[in-house]
Amino acid sequence: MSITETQSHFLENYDIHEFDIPLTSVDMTIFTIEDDLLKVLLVKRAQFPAKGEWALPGGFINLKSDGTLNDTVSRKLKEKTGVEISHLEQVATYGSAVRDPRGWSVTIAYMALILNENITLISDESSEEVVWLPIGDIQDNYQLAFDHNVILADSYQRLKNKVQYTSLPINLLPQTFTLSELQKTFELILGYNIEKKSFRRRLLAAEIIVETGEMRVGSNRPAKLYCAKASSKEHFFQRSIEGPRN
Amino acid sequence: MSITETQSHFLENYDIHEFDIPLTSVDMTIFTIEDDLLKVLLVKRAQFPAKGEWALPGGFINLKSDGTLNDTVSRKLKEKTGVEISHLEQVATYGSAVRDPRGWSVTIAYMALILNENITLISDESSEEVVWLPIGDIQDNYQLAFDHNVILADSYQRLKNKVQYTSLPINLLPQTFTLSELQKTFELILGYNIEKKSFRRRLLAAEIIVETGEMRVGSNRPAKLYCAKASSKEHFFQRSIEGPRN
DNA sequence: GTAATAGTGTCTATAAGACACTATTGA
DNA sequence: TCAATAGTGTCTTATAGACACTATTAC
Repeated sequence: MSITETQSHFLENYDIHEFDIPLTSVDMTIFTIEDDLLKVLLVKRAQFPAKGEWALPGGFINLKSDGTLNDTVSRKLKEKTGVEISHLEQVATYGSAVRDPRGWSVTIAYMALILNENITLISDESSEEVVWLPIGDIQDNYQLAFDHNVILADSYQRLKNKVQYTSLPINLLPQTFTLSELQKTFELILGYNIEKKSFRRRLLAAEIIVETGEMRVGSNRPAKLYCAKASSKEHFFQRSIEGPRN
Repeated sequence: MSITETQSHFLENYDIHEFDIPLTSVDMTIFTIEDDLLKVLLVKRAQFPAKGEWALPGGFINLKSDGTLNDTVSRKLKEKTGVEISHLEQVATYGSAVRDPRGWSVTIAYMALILNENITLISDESSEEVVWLPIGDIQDNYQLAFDHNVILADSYQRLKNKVQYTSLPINLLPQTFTLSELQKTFELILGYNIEKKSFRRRLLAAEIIVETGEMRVGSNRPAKLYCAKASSKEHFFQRSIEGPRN
């Protein structure tokens, strides 16, 4: 009997239900900008456990239809927001005997950035309400289900860190935007103001955005419109934004 | 009936085995320095699946004895190396229907740094051999089990990235070390040489190491010995090492 | 004109790389 | 003295922050 035949035999007799394995799910921190505020999508849970509590959206892997973890997350994102996401990345995985009352559980946490435009939030049987809330409000006033306050804090920290050395905030803006709008987005996430000249020099030197030739006309001097090069939604700068000196 | 009583009722009737959930494991890329080479610990699998193939060490969560994922990883590390690790961090989580022949599986990958001193590698019923192999050798010549070549590559990339802006390599050296030894360790990981003056300026300015007062005597001019401040095994520098200019 | 926002010129500050130099040991 | 490694002095380069300045629009 060859090794391969023996392995086939092993697999035929293998039953996952004989083993103690943890519950495994995914959770998402979905960020967007609305009314000049960084907001996060929360759902009010319609099912046990933690029924009636606010939580990050998430759910279980569908072993039949999901080929990979990314499929699971994309499916969940679409169920709640109905739109494609601009940016998605894994943040961390949390596992312990006590984080879920059902028993040992593991959750893989993702962070997503989406453009808030023409989005209709979708409730379903798992969530009786779906809302965008400002990140500051949540951190100050909301007790989320499970360990979701920790997951949210870690995801926000990841976002803030990456905004210092990448071009990620481009994913929160529409196809075309002005440099002032982009700077404002960076500032909203970082929580402090950036020097205008430094910001423009940095973005233009990186050659990750191109002028469209159009202008945004407002009540004042019109501003050049730019769009991001396809490859530049996550450009890594060589140096970080340092913030104001004292 | 209150919400809480209803939730208790829900939990009493909850049976995890009714649901399709993935196999969930942890895998580790354990780095050390030996003979001026960056090496990784590999095991030859003694059990199906992938029996007889080289793989990263790992295993399943023990739902009874492990309180958290970190407990699982610490336990596994100790099983193989018998020593405490200097640095441990999560790298990423991999999940798909096809990565393990037993079915849908998720693995949480960790990267560890350990000091190679007085370590006796330990084989057990799950691994017939346990060895340190140079990272370059593995990447060039070894077909690892499952998706472990990818996990290894991602972990090594994470290590290289962090070495550019943190003090992580301190974790690969003994209690006391010279600046030249530390620089050599940085260089082995990065794969290129660092300018000596820049390196020393950077490390000393950060105030993360202190002179012990002792000297390392060799065949040449003796070198000052330093030890790391307790809090400085993972110092984040403001700027990255940039590498040679052209 | 003024207010408001877009956009620039140019200085300083910080920390990295380059590279030649000096220092201290063993043999 | 020489080879080898430890350690320094100092110049250049790159890019960030500061801040005052000019430019263009609506009113």
